Amino acid sequence: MKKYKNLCLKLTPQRLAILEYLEGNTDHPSASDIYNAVCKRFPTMSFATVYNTLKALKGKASIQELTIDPDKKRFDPNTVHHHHLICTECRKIIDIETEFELDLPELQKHGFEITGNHIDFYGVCPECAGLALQEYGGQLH
Amino acid sequence: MKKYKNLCLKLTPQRLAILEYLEGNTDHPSASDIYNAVCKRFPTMSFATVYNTLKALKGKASIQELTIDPDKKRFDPNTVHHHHLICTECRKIIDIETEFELDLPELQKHGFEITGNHIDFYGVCPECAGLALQEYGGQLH
DNA sequence: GTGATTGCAAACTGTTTGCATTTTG
DNA sequence: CAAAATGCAAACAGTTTGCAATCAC
Repeated sequence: MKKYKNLCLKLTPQRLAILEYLEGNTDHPSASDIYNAVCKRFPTMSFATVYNTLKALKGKASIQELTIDPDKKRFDPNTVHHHHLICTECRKIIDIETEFELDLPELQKHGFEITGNHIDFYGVCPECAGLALQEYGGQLH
Repeated sequence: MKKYKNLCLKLTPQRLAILEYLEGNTDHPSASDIYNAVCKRFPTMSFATVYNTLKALKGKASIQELTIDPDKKRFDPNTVHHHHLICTECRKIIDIETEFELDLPELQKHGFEITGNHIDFYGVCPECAGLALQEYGGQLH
């Protein structure tokens, strides 16, 4: 499989497994999500390798490190500009590819050279809203 | 000072010191920033007390926990809805109180009940841009 | 006086690093 | 075959917790 040749990274089996796990993945996995998934095929896999690979991929701008979860870093293989919709109950993260007009008034730029922006939308996902209803329903009896 | 009575928290001297440090603070300090600042007056201060107080204040919705710094939580005593401008070099964070029209198309809501949003603007602050220039200038000699 | 807070130490999570061994290109 | 990756363990930063002594109300 020559698919990942253009990354200019040494392609070890472990890295391939990580790359395949990330390919098209919209779960925004954490390092341990990745570790757990790839461990199934490589029981000797170590966190050092996961973090090492993630750092290498970040260096090639082929993944993004997300600062969205208060407890741990999450990683996103979707590198086109997009925003996120986050469930405040279960921390599920969904990609939003809609573009928004976000021009900061000159006065508000505080002399910064603006290079980008990112919107987090917050809400409660249908599953969590459903669960809340069920629990509430249960208490009514 | 009765200023903090309405918080309905037991007001120990340590808590008062933390509250005074946070009052009007726009630095978005981390727990250790707070610890270091309050330690000057209370050398016996412990992280347990800092975190305990922060948790209590968060419970009273009188501070916000920011998920903006990849390395640690930061805290914001500004509880009115606002956005942030972040220097990607030095991680300085500046409040942006401009309001933006951010209506997510129904199709993009994925069944979520949307409760809020937050924009992070990224850029390079004047100080960091200046430093980069200096360094570059230096190399030209 | 009672229930909450303090402060210390120990535990815990996520992440990073050093290093001998192995592997890729 | 050289330069880089692996995997283990140890180290590390930020955060949380258990608990006896203390303090606010």
